[in-house]
Amino acid sequence: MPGSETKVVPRVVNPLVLGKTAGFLIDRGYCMPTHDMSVAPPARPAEMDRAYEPQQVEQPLYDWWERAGFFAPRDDAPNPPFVISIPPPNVTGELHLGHAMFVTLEDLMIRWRRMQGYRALWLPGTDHAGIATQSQVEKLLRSEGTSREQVGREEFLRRTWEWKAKYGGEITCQLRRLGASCDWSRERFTLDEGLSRAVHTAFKRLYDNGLIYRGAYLVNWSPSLSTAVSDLEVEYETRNVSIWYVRYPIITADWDGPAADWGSGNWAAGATEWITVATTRPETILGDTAVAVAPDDERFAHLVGKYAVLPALGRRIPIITDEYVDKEFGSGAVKITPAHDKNDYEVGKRHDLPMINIMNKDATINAEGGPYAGQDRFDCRKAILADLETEGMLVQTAPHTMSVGISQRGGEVIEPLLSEQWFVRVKPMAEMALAAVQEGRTCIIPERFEKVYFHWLENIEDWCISRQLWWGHRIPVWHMPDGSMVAPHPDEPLPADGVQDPDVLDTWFSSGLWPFSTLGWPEDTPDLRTFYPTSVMETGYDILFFWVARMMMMGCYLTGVEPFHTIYLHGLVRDEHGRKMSKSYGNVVNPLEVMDRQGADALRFTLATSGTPGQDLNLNPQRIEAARNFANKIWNITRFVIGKLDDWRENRTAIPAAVALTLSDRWILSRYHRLLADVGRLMEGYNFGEAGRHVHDFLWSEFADWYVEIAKVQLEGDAERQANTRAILFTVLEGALRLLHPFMPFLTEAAWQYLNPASNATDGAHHTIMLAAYPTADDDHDAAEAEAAFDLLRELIVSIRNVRNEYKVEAARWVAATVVGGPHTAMFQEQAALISRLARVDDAKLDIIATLDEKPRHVAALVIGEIEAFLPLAGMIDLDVERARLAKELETAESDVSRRAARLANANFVDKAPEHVVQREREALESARAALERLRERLAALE
RNA sequence: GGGCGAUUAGCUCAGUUGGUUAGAGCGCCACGUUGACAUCGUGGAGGUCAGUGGUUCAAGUCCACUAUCGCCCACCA
Repeated sequence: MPGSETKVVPRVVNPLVLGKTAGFLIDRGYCMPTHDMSVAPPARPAEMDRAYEPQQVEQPLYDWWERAGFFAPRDDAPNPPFVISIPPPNVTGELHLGHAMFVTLEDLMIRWRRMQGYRALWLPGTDHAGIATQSQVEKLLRSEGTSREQVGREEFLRRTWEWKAKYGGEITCQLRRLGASCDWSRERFTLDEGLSRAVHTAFKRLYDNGLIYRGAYLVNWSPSLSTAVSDLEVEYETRNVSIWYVRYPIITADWDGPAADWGSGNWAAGATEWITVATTRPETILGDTAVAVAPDDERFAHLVGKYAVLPALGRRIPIITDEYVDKEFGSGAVKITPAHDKNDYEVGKRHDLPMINIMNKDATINAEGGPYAGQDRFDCRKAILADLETEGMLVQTAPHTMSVGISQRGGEVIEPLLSEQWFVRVKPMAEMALAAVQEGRTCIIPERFEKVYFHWLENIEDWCISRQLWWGHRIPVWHMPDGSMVAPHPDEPLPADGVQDPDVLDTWFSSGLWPFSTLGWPEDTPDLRTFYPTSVMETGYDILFFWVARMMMMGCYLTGVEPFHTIYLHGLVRDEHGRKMSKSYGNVVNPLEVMDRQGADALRFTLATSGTPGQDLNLNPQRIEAARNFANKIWNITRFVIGKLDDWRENRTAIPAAVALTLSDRWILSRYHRLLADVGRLMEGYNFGEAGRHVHDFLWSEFADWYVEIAKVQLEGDAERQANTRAILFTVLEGALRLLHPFMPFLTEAAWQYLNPASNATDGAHHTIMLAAYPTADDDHDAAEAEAAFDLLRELIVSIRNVRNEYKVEAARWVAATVVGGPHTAMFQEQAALISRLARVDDAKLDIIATLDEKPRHVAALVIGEIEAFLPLAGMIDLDVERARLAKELETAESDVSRRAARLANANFVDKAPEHVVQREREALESARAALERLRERLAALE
């Protein structure tokens, strides 16, 4: 690949998916080198809609972002690169929640780092997915009445590429719908030219270094797919099966083998000694080449060295001893089938036993099976059991539980089969991958997965990389007429008289190179120099071994550096009750439908905030609903703020020093900056969910519920007060939108565009929230006293509302109130307008005084620490109700006082607890005592 | 056979290094169209943080054991 430019593979426009996602397809075929700020954002109605309509907003915004090149890393970014390689979805894939999960988290990180000024690159692509894709095309051929064998390899590959061209773009369109800010100009496919070259180069290097070998070994065979698969592609399932005890006759001085035909019932007539073996797979008897017993098992000692006769075939097989045999299990004697069982294979090698393969590629019995040749493995099992019965050799049938290997792809029982395959000797690579994590060059989040990773790599076995498929990277080895093998370098000419190996590589072989092959490796490209090693590998923990560990091994070995510094593993998405989503169960949630209904942001926010790192997530539809409502809430906050800004945006005023601000102003600014600090800390610690929840709670419970309501009052004040309020409304909302942008990209951009109309731009550029700076906290706004005072004010207001509610005062009615503020009197007097408006107290009838000698009677009273308030709810006070209410409060106050007093009476607490904790406890006790005293007075006054 | 995770309100989940009275959403009860929002507002009810023991002035949080559920790894015929 040429050095200075990035090769762009033109995107294929798929006519079948035009419709819903049509607007997301941008077939430009060239790379945007920089962001183009002259591209205008989509047109929008002058007035904001009454409700947030994601369907109207998302597609045009994405289109704009992509067209303007905002997804590409900018060369002039002030901070270093931040790179994520996408976990490439299968080209055959259809968007599911697993995709939605990784897109949410990775896009969140990328957008966040991009806003922080990092040179953020999220490199997308797709995987050719050998088996999955080949199966799709085979299905297609079947429907045409033909097969891959009939059309031949070349035609089959042509058809598969055709299929890929037609459907391969679908999944990337669907990723776009989620808002994925991938740099599509760098999109890759595992079978494209550059990556194929990387695969070839990697193979060649491993081959030359002796890490790839070929040989006949026992492999996991998937009969329906007719290919070998790796150990990882076998899933074990506990099943209740039968275990059969079968006795083999022994050759003795009196008996020299069967005289009658197999099946006659007299086959073993005359035999005097027997040895009984136990098996769960009777058909493998046909491949037995020995019977093994434990070396110290006296029961069988007299048989060792003798020969048993194999049922049906009459083969004489030796009785041997081997440490592998467990005396306690089964009959104590084990039939040894070296070509069809992993343990038996080892025993066979130790004793130099013949290895007889009794099966064809489709798991039917071959000629070695004698009378059973041609039968399917399970038919043969039934047949041979019946015959054993006939011959009186089936001693016992017992129920048994065992774990059965199932083909992850094919779904049928895996058959251990002896066959010629290619392997990678992984130990040397595994050691490098282990060291990278052990030495902290790469860390895994959550940390507990490090143990899993270590355990797997420490016990790793060689990796079977050859597949008997056609769709994939063909093994770059040529078999020569003289029987030798040649593995040419990609630049070398192909051996003229050689024949290329027919097998292809395991899909995970090419995936293992993904973080660097996508950047141009093995060439020394600018992209590789700039963006490798990558930053974070984010993916589900279910592919830790399949993919992550292999990238670590390949990356460390081939590039000499660990391919990423952080591995972030997310959990699996389950249904609302923790069940795995499955089509047969009918509990599958389709992300496309969710987005159609509630918008991409609602889905993203739910996925990001519903759980905790590395933990499985139970997706509750009500949470998506809540997230949708949150989006609408933000939309309407924005609508309100814009409506109140008037011409402030054209003539912006700064937020003045704290002395010129109201208590509420100082409170919200202090809370806002505390939020910025918290979110910053949480994001840096990969606690994205907690960060999102913080923003949510702040925006809804503090900004909307309180400051926005207060702003309505402050905007009735003088010009200066109004300007300050507008400045704060704008600043806090605009900042919170930026804070939330990585979580809810569409909504925040849409709202932000209204807040910052392009017509305002002085530089003629169209700005995007995507490239606005991520907000950071400023200590100057820290106002702990303002927060404390505001809390008191808020508590007073809530208490008044509470009393009003209890006495069923109509919401619209203005009431009278007397507030006895004690040391806080001045503060309450200053906030009288807020108390009046927010608690609906008639300002003409709101008395705020420091002390009150004569306590009123027949009023509702409320007590907050040393503060009291009285509501003379004329004619509504029921003394019994009031007495009960106060008595209940008194009870809690009493327990509060006694608990705190006891704590402070404990010398150990006062001595050992930190000073601020003790101090806080003292203040709380004082306040509780004051409240208790007031409550007693009030109760007394009711007598 | 090893290893890991979970157990907190009716449901689904948070709870950063131990530190006031354990939080949210949904659901529930009562009230409410006051000009941003009924996809909403106001107030409220609801939890011995699975159990037992320990460490500590202080435990949902740390330690040990137990129970239940789930997952991963492992060659038992």
